[in-house]
Amino acid sequence: MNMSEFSSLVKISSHTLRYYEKIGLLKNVQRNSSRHREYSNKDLNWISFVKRLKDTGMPLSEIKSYADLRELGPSTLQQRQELLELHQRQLEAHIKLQQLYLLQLETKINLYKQGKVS
Amino acid sequence: MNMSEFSSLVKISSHTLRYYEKIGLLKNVQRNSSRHREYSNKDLNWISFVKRLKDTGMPLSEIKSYADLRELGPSTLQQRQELLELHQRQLEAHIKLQQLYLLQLETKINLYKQGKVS
DNA sequence: AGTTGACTTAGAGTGAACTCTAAGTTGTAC
DNA sequence: GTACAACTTAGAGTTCACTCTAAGTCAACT
Repeated sequence: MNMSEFSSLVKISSHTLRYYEKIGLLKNVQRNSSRHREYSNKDLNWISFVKRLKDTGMPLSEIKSYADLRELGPSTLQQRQELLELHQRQLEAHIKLQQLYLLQLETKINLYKQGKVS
Repeated sequence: MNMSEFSSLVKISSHTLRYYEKIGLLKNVQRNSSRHREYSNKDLNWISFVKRLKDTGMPLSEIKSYADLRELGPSTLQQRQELLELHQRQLEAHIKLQQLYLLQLETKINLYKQGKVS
């Protein structure tokens, strides 16, 4: 599929997609006869995964590390797994903290509801 | 308490504390005889609250809005409550989404554990 | 043949939130 | 009285993740 189709499918602007390619998050995108990008389903799956990593707070530099390991092939499987497991633990911690903050926010809002704030 | 004591207590650098004051997040900080800042317990409570809002993803510009409403006194109580309730709903949505992403990450990690990724 | 519109590139610009620098002041220790 | 550390200011610089611009290419339509 072409740029605009892919862009609206993954909900990432064409500018950003080119940027991701430039920094090495997205590799070996095929080109058609007029040098335009031709995205595959593999690109779709990969960029969806990248997007979820990003949306769970992983910096692009770390996603890049994962992408680089992935390109090196099966010898990096363990490193990739460890990277994801570390991220998993960080995400669990993040969620727990956010849940605590939510409770504290609810407490604060209750003070407002009881007219105990000025 | 002075800058360095307050800074280490709230775990925000002195640079950032001055920056927060400059953009209006922290108002009316007292000064001692040599024009140095003298932070109070009220400042401590306020900045802790600000920090939690920030750590739950509220942009500084919105925290500033809350701070401005707060300075206007009791007439803004309802607006402040609404602002916090909106933030509460956003935080709930954020947590739910992160929990979904965590499940998807766990699924991915399981593929690694089962040797189903290359 | 000419216009349109989607693409291409390199590189410049943006906004958020800091983070640091330079130059100066003040209170305490030797 | 002078060295020192901790503060002060205005303003410059940094990082991250985009976001946009300018100039050009290419295929399809009128």
